Amino acid sequence: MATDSSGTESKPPVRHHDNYEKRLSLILKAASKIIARDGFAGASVRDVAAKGKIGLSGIYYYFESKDELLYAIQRHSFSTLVSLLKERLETCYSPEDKLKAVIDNHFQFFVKNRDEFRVCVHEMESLSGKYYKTVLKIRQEYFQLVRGVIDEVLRGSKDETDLTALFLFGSLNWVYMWYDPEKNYDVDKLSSQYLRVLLNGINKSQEP
Amino acid sequence: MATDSSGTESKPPVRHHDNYEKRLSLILKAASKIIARDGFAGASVRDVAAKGKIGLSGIYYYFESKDELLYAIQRHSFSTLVSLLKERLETCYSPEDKLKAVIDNHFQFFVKNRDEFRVCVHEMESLSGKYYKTVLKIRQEYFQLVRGVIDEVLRGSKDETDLTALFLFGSLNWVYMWYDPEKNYDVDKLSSQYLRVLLNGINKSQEP
DNA sequence: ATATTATTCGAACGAACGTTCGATTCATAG
DNA sequence: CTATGAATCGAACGTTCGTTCGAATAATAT
Repeated sequence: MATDSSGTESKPPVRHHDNYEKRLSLILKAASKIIARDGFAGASVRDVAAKGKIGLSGIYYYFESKDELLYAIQRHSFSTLVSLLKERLETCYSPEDKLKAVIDNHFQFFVKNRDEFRVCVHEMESLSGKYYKTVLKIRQEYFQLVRGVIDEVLRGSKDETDLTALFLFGSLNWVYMWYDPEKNYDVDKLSSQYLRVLLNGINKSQEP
Repeated sequence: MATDSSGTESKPPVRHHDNYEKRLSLILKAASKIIARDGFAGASVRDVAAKGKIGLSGIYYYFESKDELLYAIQRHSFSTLVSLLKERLETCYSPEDKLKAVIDNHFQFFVKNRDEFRVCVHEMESLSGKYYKTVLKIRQEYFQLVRGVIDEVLRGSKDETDLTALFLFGSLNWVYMWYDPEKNYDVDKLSSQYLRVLLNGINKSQEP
């Protein structure tokens, strides 16, 4: 009953030219830059087009709306983030190693994809309807993944898992507000420090 | 040489009617609600006017531009936050008490002024020029205040002060993304948990 | 009651927005 | 080379935006 992929109906097959995918990701990169700078509502499709070296109407050959542009950025970024984390977690054994993997992964994705990261964190609620739901699912998968790791680390006091997870996410996502690649530490040192602060707290040397 | 306040020139004194200030803060409240919901760029002055029970052009009797509207919200909120914290800190003696005051103060301001808090955190970079600089100064005063407290708590390892401060701010500011007054803990419990996570870390029970 | 001026409003402005469409250019298949 | 359709473009559409302005209203002082 469902429309078959190679069926009697509807779908005219599309043979793209060779540079199609490169153009597409070029537009996505441009859109990330503009939206990261001006916010989604403040960003104009015209600016994205200019930055992407394409005409205004050319954008609409690749995307059907401004919303789909944001959707594509968030969907792709979050999917990548989840995939990378899953990969890393497979080679970890102790809960602490897993937590380090989570922090490392998050930080490294941020450093390598600053604009996309910002668009994902800062424009979480700029989508609606179908687009929003789809991205939300991936985000929740990521959250549950991290939640599971924290659960393992905490063992005993599981009632603190949620708060700790939100605590961690907050501090991790806030990074785009202050991180300066020129001045700041290298990523490894940064994520190590983060892990230690989270694991040991800030007053290791406490009076009895 | 400077234009005197009660001088020979320029300023026609303005005698406001009785409800002037009430209207003004009513508009500010409405603007906070709309901007918190739609973002600054996405919010329209028309929506603010409707929510504030005033005509569109009426807004411009109280504020000279949309930017000044955002400026007024942020300036007032941050100033309040700083004042409240200064008051609280005066009655604290131990560094840990001060840190608790910081967290308490931040949380309670958030709960009592959700829209304003969100506008302050989420629209930090939506201002520019003079407006931006003025708000930045207050923000920095707040940051230095908190930094000082963390410095006292950390004593020994002062090189971690900055990172810890940013860590704390991140987790504190992220709260507006998940806090639900219907479901969530009361504020005191929440801030106590936050303080403990930050002070003791999450693996109090650590194997030697 | 009258004069004054603070306050509100309706209507309009030009600019910028997202999107559409027909024509045009370009790459590829035959 | 020619034909086909993918890719690009310029121009325009209708809407919504922030802001302005002169007229109308409401509150206060004398």
